This record gives sequence, C-alpha cells and structure tokens, in this order.
Amino acid sequence: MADQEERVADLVYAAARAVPAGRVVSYGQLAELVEGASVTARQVGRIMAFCPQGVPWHRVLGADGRMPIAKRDPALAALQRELLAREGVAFLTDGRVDMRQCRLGAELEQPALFESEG
DNA sequence: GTTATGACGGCAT
DNA sequence: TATGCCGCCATAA
Repeated sequence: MADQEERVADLVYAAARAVPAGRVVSYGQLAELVEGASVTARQVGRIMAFCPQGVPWHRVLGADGRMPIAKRDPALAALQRELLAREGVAFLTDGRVDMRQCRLGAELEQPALFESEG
C-alpha cells in the first residue's frame, strides 16, 4: 500500500519531533528510534527531504556530524548550522557538529565525556 | 532489466 | 584521520 510510505514518514517525523533542542541525531539513529516500521537511514533521508513544518529537521545529521544536505541545497546547510548554533549545539573546527556530546543519548554511550569534561 | 546516484552507515585499509 | 568499498532502499536515466 502507498499509505505505508506516509505511515512511515509520520513515524519518522514523530521521532524527529521527539528530539529535544540542543540535541541531534543521525539518520540511522533516527531510523532506529522509529518503532512499528522497518526504516533505513536512506529512507529517513528521503522522508526528511519533504518534512513538514514543526519538524526539527535541522537536528538530523549524518552519523559523523556532517551535513549531506549541502549537496541538495547549500543554503539549507547554512540554515541548519544557524538553527543548531542557536540551540547551543557545539560545532567542531571542521564545521561538523560535535556528535560526541550533542548526539541524543550521548551521555548514555560516552558518560566519561560528561565526567572528566564536566 | 541494468546502471548510477542519493539529506546514510559501518567496516577495512 | 582519511579513503575506499559494500550494503541498504528508492528513484531516474
């Protein structure tokens, strides 16, 4: 059914909306957050390309913190970086997002970073 | 039907 | 750290 595609999209959007400000998730991670449907990072990318209003699409990045969106529209990459910066997301000198501490659940995966760094 | 590419991810070198 | 390769699913040529 074609509705299945919209169904999956809705789930992806819901998962994206669940991402709090100042936090980011990778396409693959967002796909993992989606429950009730088998979604891959590719699909998330395709779906996020047509995300409606109210969806924090800027909080979705590549697994390495880069913005592949730039190939679609460099302006969006700049906008994304601006929105993330306003939310307090840390950026690296490489221009990438600091997934180490901004990734959703980072404190659960790399607690050491929050212990030594403080 | 095959090949190539894409808002991706992981592993090997 | 940087490159290269493959897997994944969907769309276009």
